[in-house]
Order: sequence, then structure tokens, then C-alpha cells
Amino acid sequence: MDHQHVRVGLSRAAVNKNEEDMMDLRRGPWTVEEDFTLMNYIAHHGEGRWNSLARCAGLKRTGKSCRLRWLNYLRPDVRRGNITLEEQLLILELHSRWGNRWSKIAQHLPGRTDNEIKNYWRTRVQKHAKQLKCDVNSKQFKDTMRYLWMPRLVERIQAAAGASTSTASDQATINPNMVPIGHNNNTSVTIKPRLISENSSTAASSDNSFGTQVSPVSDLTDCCYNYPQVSNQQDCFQVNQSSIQLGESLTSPTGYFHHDTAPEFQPVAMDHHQNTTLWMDGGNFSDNFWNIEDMCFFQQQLNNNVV
DNA sequence: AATATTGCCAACCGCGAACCG
DNA sequence: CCGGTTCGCGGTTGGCAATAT
Repeated sequence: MDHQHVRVGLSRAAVNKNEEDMMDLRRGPWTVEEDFTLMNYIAHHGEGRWNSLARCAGLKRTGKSCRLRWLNYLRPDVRRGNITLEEQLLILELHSRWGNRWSKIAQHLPGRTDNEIKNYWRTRVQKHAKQLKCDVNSKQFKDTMRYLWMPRLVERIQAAAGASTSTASDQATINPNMVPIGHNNNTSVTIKPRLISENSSTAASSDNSFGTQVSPVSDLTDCCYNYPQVSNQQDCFQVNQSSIQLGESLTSPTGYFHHDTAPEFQPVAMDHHQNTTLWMDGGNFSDNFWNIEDMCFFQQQLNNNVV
């Protein structure tokens, strides 16, 4: 592949010119051998000093590239694969507070990288802003997210948690048609730190054949657009924040997380079965349907410009 | 079946901050 | 303090796979 062995431009100020003038550096996808070399070197010498690390390890890569590969891919505690409902909710919540501070957001999703969260945001969230023909940073879109989508995500989390507590403990996949959708005030979602990854997609590989997946129906589209397909619509749409029991107190503007405990709130809402991924069979949930209520809500935002 | 389009994600780039001699 | 180097962040791109035409 041509681009894997190209000359790195010499004009960049922040690179070691002498070094780059003298050697060709690889770019593009990492090979298994390179991954192994990097992991092996870090295992023995630790990380940091990336430029010299790359040189000493014999990798024809920039320090930057090595750092990125390690942090986003090879690090043992990196979580890859399905972004859970809870993680999606947390991402939306934190983004509403901090904007595109991906690394800061990532700090509160243990094992998730800023790159992964950024990609999630761009591919999933921005897509819907585009569908609405509005800017992702517009008040209308933010309000729609805050007052419509996020509450529904919470509903989903609760429903899934309720379902999981009443079924076999090894259940990891929940068919939405079997989930008793609706309010259950006796259901609470345990808040506890997210542990290291559990699912098979986290297995190390360097063939780039897998990537971040979002739980099929935990995606925004699903939680937002598809409730009418469920028989008991009333229960689904009646979002009552007072019934949301994520944690003991809800002090955030959107009412889901503590906002006054910023650095501490690593908590990620989890299903009662530790490390059980709350995702459902997405077969019945298509991806791009706005229902009438969503459109009305959005129109209302446009008309009123207030909530 | 062939081609075009779209979605997704790993990796790259530029820039500013932090660090160091 | 200053200049060079390294680190880390956020934005962007390129390529592959899936889907649509």
C-alpha cells in the first residue's frame, strides 16, 4: 500500500527534523508485527517518551503514531465494542456540559478513548442533527436531546435493568419485544464504576476488522424514534423525571447525574448483573425514523425557542 | 453483476500547552 | 527567560464494508 511508506512532510515544526530527514517512516494501518513490537517494548520499558520509544523499539513510526496506537488500541484496559445505553446517556450528558472536550468526557467512561467517543458523536449524534437540518450545537437540537432523547434513554435503561433482574443472570441480549416497557418505580439502576471490558469484541486484533459498535437499539435513533412500535405507547412516552432513579439525587440540569461531583462521577449506570451489556436485538428497530411526536417537539423548539 | 453512495472508524495532522536544559 | 522538544487534544481524512441503485 502506497501510503504506508511515504515520506513524512518536512515542514512540520513540531517534529524532529533531523530524524525525519534521515529515515522513511511508515504510516497507515499497523501490522501485527508492529503491534507486537510496541506492546513488547512497553511491557518491558513502560510508556512515555514516545519519540525515543519508537526509535529504541525499532519501529519506523513517529512517536505520535505509537502513542496513538497504544492509547486507542493496544492498552490492556481499553474497551472496545458496544457502547451501552448508559454510556450513551453519559456521553450526551457530559457533552451537554463540556462540548467537544472528548478527552475530558472519556475520563468518565473508563476504558473508552476520546477517539471512540468522538467517532460515536460524529457518526451517531451529528447524523440526527443533519436529518433535522439543524446545527448540532443549536439550542433546538440540544433541547431535543436533553428533553426528549435523554429521558427516553433513561427509560430504556430502566426497562432493560428491570428486565434483566427478572431473567436469567447470564442474559446479555434482551429482545425489546420481550421487555416490559413502562414505568417501574421499584426499579433502580445501580451506579457503580465500570469495570474492564467483557465482550468478545474487545479481543486484540490489528486487522482493523472490528470497530466500535453501538448497541443496536441503544442508539439514539432507536430510543427516539421507535417507541410507537411498542404496544404500550403511553408508558413509553410519559417521561417522568421524578421516577428516574439513577443514583440517589439528581442535580444535573437534565436530571441524570451529579454535576457537583465532576471528577468523581466515574459512575456509569450499570445493569444489576455486573458487566452485562445492556443491548438488545435490533432486528425490529430501523435506524432513521422520526415519529410524529419527535417532529412536533422539534417544531415546537423552532417556534418557541424555549422549553 | 456492476457501480455509486453512505456509514463507520482508525489513523493522521496541526496546534497549543507543558516540559526541560 | 528562552528555545527546542514532547505530549495531548480536537479536527479531519482515507479506506474499507455495507447498502442502494
